[in-house]
Amino acid sequence: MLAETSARDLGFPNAYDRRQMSDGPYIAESASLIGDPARANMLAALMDGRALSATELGLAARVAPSTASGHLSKLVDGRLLSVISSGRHRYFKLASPAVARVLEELMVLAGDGPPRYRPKSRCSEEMARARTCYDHFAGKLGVAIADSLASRELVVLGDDGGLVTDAGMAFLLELGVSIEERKASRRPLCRPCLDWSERRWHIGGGLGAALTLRCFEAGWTERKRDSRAVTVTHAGKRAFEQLFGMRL
Amino acid sequence: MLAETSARDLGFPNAYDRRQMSDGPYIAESASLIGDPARANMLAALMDGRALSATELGLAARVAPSTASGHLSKLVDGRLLSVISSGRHRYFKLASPAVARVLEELMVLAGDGPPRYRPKSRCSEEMARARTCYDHFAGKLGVAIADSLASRELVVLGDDGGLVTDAGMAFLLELGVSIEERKASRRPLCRPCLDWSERRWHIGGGLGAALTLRCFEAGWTERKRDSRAVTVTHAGKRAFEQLFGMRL
DNA sequence: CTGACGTTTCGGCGAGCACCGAAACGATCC
DNA sequence: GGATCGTTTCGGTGCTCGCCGAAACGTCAG
Repeated sequence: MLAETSARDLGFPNAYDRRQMSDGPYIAESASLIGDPARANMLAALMDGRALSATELGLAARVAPSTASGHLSKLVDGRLLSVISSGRHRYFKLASPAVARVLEELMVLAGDGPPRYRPKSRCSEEMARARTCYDHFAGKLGVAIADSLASRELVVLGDDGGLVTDAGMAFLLELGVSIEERKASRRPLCRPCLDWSERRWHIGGGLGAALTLRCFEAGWTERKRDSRAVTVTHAGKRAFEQLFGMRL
Repeated sequence: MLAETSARDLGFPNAYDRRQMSDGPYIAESASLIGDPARANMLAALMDGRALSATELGLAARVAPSTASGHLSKLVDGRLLSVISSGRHRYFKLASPAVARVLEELMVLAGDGPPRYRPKSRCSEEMARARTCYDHFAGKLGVAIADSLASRELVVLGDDGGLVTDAGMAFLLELGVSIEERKASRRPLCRPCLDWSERRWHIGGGLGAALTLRCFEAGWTERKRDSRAVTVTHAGKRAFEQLFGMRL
């Protein structure tokens, strides 16, 4: 059945040629931007959702400032980054949550396949314990929060995506997490996000972002300098034990 | 606050350098594989989950057989494709649903941003009407099925992920969709999948796959030759009208 | 065995691109 | 105004990698 295809169309345009006009080149454009190691390092450094300057991103990628500038121009042109100018600085951030999703999925892919060579522990101990994933918690902390909320049926994660129950809404309201305006947004409220260190789901989407924002505002968590890693403060430990019944 | 960073670490390893040891190079490896137009065309051609031979993929990418062979070796090495040998043919398919997810997310990214130049209609009329997305329905058909199931609360999609209700389970059982064994799998049962043509959610995950498989088995839908496009048969039109209350 | 076909390997060609340093530009601070 | 700093542009260098055609390998058919 396959011989027929090749015999019929030998050297002539066929159905597969038409597909060339399809998606391939478009995804290649974005993918090749991510595909350069220097640019990938920059993007990875921006995965926490913050905006960084060109110099900082150059250091992250270990390239000269001029090289970094060139890469950043391409990433902005390719709509993977957006830029805001402030004085003599220019701050770059991921253009959209969709970009973060692609990167996160790529990390899952990179983490796949067991026997592959992988130098030392790719992720540091503290990164595995608690970090931000674009704009929500990941690592053991993120998974623990997700487990806690799920076990009390404040959210339902099941095997399949996530939902916030009515009780969950009440809980969040009481916690001071503003979730109402997020429901209007097109962004999924409670997207499950596969954790590359824990290999389990944690809570992303608008809910994950709001909850995480609240934890920083309340002083329960703090960002480690120049890293996606997160530390839980003393107040945070108390709060998390009371709210989520977890010990850290 | 930033000047401090650069002054302190001028020319020396700093926190950002350490991040180089992090995820960047790993995601770059996969991304650069996808980033070549020829390889991207091959991957796009495999998005329907079928396995194709090296020659077919060469035609899809418009490259010589020898070139195609080289690309395919790299994709297999990079764990994006898996290969099964059969006689003098070798058939290639996507290595995992995770690969399909990355590609799908990249398509969403490529579809982002409005004013960008885009020749003609990127997707043909028939592709927009009904197609497969790796292993489940997408396009108007996929969205219509999702809407129907949601409106009758057989699944709950909300803004946020998806869940199958008890009534939904009963419905699927009656339909002859074998869903039980899929619950055991680690694959999400009802992952919402953003549709790049409709810009709305349709149903992916194990449920989407099982439902789609059932439709093909029942003869309600048929694959267009050499394409991801799908046609609905006469029997299918009747069935879909009865089951989902839709007219096509 | 012999010929046909799908696939892979090899050698060579050419283009694209990442990299850097030097210099220019613009904003800020003294 | 002048010095400093963050950022960008420009020119030049080197390497990688995609591409093809020719030839080799293995399988299948007669």
